[in-house]
Amino acid sequence: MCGRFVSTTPPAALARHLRVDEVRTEALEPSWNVAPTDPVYAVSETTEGSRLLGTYRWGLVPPWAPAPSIASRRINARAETLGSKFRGPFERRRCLLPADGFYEWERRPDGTKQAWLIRRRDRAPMVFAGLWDLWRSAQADEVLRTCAIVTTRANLLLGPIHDRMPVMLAPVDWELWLDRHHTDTVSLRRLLEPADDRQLEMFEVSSRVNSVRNNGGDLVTPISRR
DNA sequence: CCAGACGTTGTT
DNA sequence: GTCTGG
DNA sequence: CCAGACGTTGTT
DNA sequence: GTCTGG
Repeated sequence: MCGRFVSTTPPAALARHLRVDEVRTEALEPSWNVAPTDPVYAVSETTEGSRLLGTYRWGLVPPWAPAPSIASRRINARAETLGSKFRGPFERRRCLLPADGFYEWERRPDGTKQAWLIRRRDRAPMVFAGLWDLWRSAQADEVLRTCAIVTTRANLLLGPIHDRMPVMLAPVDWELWLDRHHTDTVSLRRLLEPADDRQLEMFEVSSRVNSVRNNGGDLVTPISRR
């Protein structure tokens, strides 16, 4: 799964990396501990085909939700069940979420848990497959643009610590994933495979990342096993 | 994902 | 145990 | 027809 | 809103 990640790359650099046409967001504070309900960068396409970088709130709140409190339970969307869950967003509102790394927690046999950071060996941003939607309050005085990260089974690197991981899309697949006119879920589903583990590295980090109140570059410092 | 709350009335 | 907030 | 869910992970 | 279960 993916319930916490790193976002420190500024929007201009993300726009370049993701070949965005227009930046429609202010810079967010760099964060080494992005948590559900936080604002995050995501790239989506307009119906006219322009690729935009914007700010979304993490945790997909569907239009029918009475309140946005549902967000914290919809931070991920399983690739395997996208046909029935998140169907609307899967067919028409897909996005890309850049991240400089993400955390997974390993459950050890003794009941303790260990936080790990996973990032690209080349330190470039990784690009998660995402879904988004719009929510309006009953009085329509509040509008939320929210998103979820698509997950799949773990690859060989993550397998020993966890059985799920976010879907990372290669540049060659970005266009199809973003294409709002492409609603053929069969071909979209083919993109939702575990990433090649050779491009990734993974190491243990401090349990300080456990609390969303902690932040800073020290959260991604490797620690050694005792 | 993890952390932290989880309850109401009335009185200060 | 389960839900909410971050 | 109406009621109730609508989500994932992990643990048992 | 829309789907599933009863």
